[in-house]
Amino acid sequence: MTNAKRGRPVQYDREQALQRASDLFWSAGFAATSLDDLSAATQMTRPSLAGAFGDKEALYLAALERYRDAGVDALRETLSGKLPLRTELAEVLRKSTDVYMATTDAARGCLLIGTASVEAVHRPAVRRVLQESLAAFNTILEERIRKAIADGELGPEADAAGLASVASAIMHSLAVRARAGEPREALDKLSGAALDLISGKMRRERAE
Amino acid sequence: MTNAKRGRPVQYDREQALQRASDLFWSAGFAATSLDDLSAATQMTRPSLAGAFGDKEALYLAALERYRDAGVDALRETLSGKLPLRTELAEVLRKSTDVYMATTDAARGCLLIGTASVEAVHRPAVRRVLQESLAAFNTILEERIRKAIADGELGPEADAAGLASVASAIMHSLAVRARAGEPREALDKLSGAALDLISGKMRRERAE
DNA sequence: TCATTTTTATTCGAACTCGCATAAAAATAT
DNA sequence: ATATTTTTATGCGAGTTCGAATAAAAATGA
Repeated sequence: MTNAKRGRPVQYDREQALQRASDLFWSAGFAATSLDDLSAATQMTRPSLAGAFGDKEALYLAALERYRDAGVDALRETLSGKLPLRTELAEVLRKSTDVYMATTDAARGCLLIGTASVEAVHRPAVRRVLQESLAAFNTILEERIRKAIADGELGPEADAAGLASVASAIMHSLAVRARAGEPREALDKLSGAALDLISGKMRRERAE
Repeated sequence: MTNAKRGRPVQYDREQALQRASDLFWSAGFAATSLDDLSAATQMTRPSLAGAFGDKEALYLAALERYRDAGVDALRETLSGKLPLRTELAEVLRKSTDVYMATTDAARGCLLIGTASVEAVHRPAVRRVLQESLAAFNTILEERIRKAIADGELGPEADAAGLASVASAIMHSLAVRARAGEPREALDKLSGAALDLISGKMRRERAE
């Protein structure tokens, strides 16, 4: 048994191709992105794309999952628990907004919320990934809030699940508004108001 | 000068056609809805569609504006100011969720947030309608909250613009989550948590 | 060297999309 | 009645889209 693979070796970098495909999907959405567009951007021929990822929907799903995993990692890192809850939440919203408005031209918001939502109705696989992704983000927020309650940052009567769902909602709204073209100041204003509201529940914290 | 129009009279009902076109756009989105689909649903031939509405994007924009106008009317009516703020806000969220989950099969969420967001990046006209629509809803919420401050339902230090943007955010999130397939209970839980949070700012109200 | 395996390159074909052009239909004006 | 006007109906044609089929290229194994 030899270690080396038989046959012609692949010329593409799967991760890089996924990154470039994601960029196209992110700005134009699934339906408006053609396989020719994807082929050109990834510099892979269509048969290579099919061999590597399957059909267009499978490639899209792979892009969504990769994006979600990166987001989950980033969120976990920011909500490490080393800093006060309000500080860490403010950082989450700030970093999210940075991502949503990262492009020089029209802002793209969130890949999941901005492009998977449309497809979710008629594509159960997309709907599943979208729902699971929203749940994953929400769970991380909820765990952090639970820790804040345990640490006494929030009163024991605080509703961790409820607060987490509101915090998630702010992120969803940031994603939508960014894609709608709202200016950075408007998004920051929303973040600030939400933090004030949530930290109104907090004990004597003077953070941020 | 006679009153009657020359030529063959139109056989279609413009409003009804717009309603049916909206239904298609609402579930499949702009890009995945073909002119043939629209022609079949409206029972208008493609030349008639073009004559009545212009090209596909113009028809889509007309559908968006009609949807927005209906939403603005409904929101204004619910936020009439006759009932306590919390009660009226609860009604807004409940009615919105009803609309977002109205279908028997997969929920469609909000036509604007669920389908216009994707197109907004590459279609400035869609982006403009989306942004103006979000602003219109937000303004109505803000005016109602301002009235609550004037009435003493909220303290004079309350941030009307901030609270309105948070309330808007809840609606955005309801729209996204509905389309992601979340169950009604989850949406109601978010609404309840948001109302609790906002009404934490309220003076001695025991509404809803 | 030659066969085998796997990827890459090119091409095809069937279906669809959309705007436009042309013909038919239905009303009013003279 | 006949002409004029406007809408509706049908169909054409150029361009896309996407999957699959086939041929060429690049590696290993014998």
